[in-house]
Amino acid sequence: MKTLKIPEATIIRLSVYSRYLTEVDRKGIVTISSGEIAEGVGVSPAQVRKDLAYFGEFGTRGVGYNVKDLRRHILKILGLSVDWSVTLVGLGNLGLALTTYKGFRERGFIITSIFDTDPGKAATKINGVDVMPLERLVEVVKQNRTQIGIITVPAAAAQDIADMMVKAGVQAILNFAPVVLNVPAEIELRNVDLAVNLEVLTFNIGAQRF
Amino acid sequence: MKTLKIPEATIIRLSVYSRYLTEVDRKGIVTISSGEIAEGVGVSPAQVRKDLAYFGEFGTRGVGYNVKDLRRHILKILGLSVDWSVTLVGLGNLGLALTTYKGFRERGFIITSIFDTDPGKAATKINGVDVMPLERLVEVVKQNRTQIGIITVPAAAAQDIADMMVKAGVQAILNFAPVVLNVPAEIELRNVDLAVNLEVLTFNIGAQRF
DNA sequence: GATAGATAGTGATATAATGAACAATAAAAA
DNA sequence: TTTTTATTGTTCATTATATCACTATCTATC
Repeated sequence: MKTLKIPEATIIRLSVYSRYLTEVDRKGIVTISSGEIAEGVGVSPAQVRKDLAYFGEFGTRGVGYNVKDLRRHILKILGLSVDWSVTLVGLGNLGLALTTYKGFRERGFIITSIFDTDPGKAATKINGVDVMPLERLVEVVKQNRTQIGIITVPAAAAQDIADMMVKAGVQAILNFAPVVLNVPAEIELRNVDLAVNLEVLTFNIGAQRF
Repeated sequence: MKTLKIPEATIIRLSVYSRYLTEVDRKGIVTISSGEIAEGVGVSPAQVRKDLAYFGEFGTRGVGYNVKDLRRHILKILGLSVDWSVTLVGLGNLGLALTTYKGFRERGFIITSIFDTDPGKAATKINGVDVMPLERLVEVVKQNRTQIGIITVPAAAAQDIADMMVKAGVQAILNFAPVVLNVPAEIELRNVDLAVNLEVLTFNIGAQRF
């Protein structure tokens, strides 16, 4: 049981590798080299091997990696060999987009409950999942043993929702509200700020100024 | 004209600082220290000063930073002192969510054209912007001198759209399709993979295994 | 069975990012 | 006017990450 620190960049790349391997596997290719993976996803071959080396030896020297095996190993590493129960709060346009996003279910993320303050919305059903009022969040999420929460409410409401999710026992939160949330250290928190992504682009476009 | 390399992490933090400063400014606070900013956004004070130091001296020793001034400086650095013309391709749920996302317009990102293959969609109007068929993409984007493209089409179609955007002269692409795109080196490309974000969380939840 | 060619795994090295410490300096107090 | 206090800007040390170059070893061929 090594307690080696794994860079987050490595995790992100593993996720990309697995996606690429799914594609390669679909084409019926059986074996692949680190160089070919590197080519396919835009990194160096050494990087691919280093990333995998954190977790074991998955290849055969002189030959390469078995596509199906490597894919399965990476999915296991990422925790995707089992399904995850996800709750989503905030059924605006973004929330609606995420509840119907096929990429989540494909990777084993099942949205098991949806919450919104709007009583009109809280009567509807999305993909067979009832939309419920916020008051029921803690109860339902606890009951379902939901591990992951997605926040797609306005910035001003996000901290309250995060608090409820923590109270309900989620282990991780994916936050789309453009605000810094405070959660206990044992809760995994990730922020996706859509505007920030555009701002990195505009900075880079104008970066010759510096 | 320094040609100093700026870490991308710095740019992302600057974006967060500016958001936080907007909030602080709204409360009428005039002066702020690096420590207070650090507290507000969850980084170290030294990190805040380091990030700013790449671009100049914006504070006063013994005093701190003027909130309005610093905010304006950062927005300038990020290229947000002017508006940007953005085109969005792929009016699914995610595309629809992004076209109506208020956070973009607030920061000066104006969606000036929308494209979709579906002839039904290509007759509608979102936020006063006509939805047009793909055939018109190159022409319209050129005409508008649109600098940024957002891709929200399925993975299989994404490369074609990217090619069209490049042909039409965009300088940067924000790609939401879960696929690695090939674009010329001079085009700024950023990928937002929603599933990857959840996968980093599930890895971290289960990370005690390593 | 020996040899050549290919490719994984890995230790050493280089680069980048972060953190800690401190000198410089402005404002407030004495 | 001098001293004290606060806080920036910057240097130096540390840590983290990526790259390079080498070794080990597998398969196929002679």
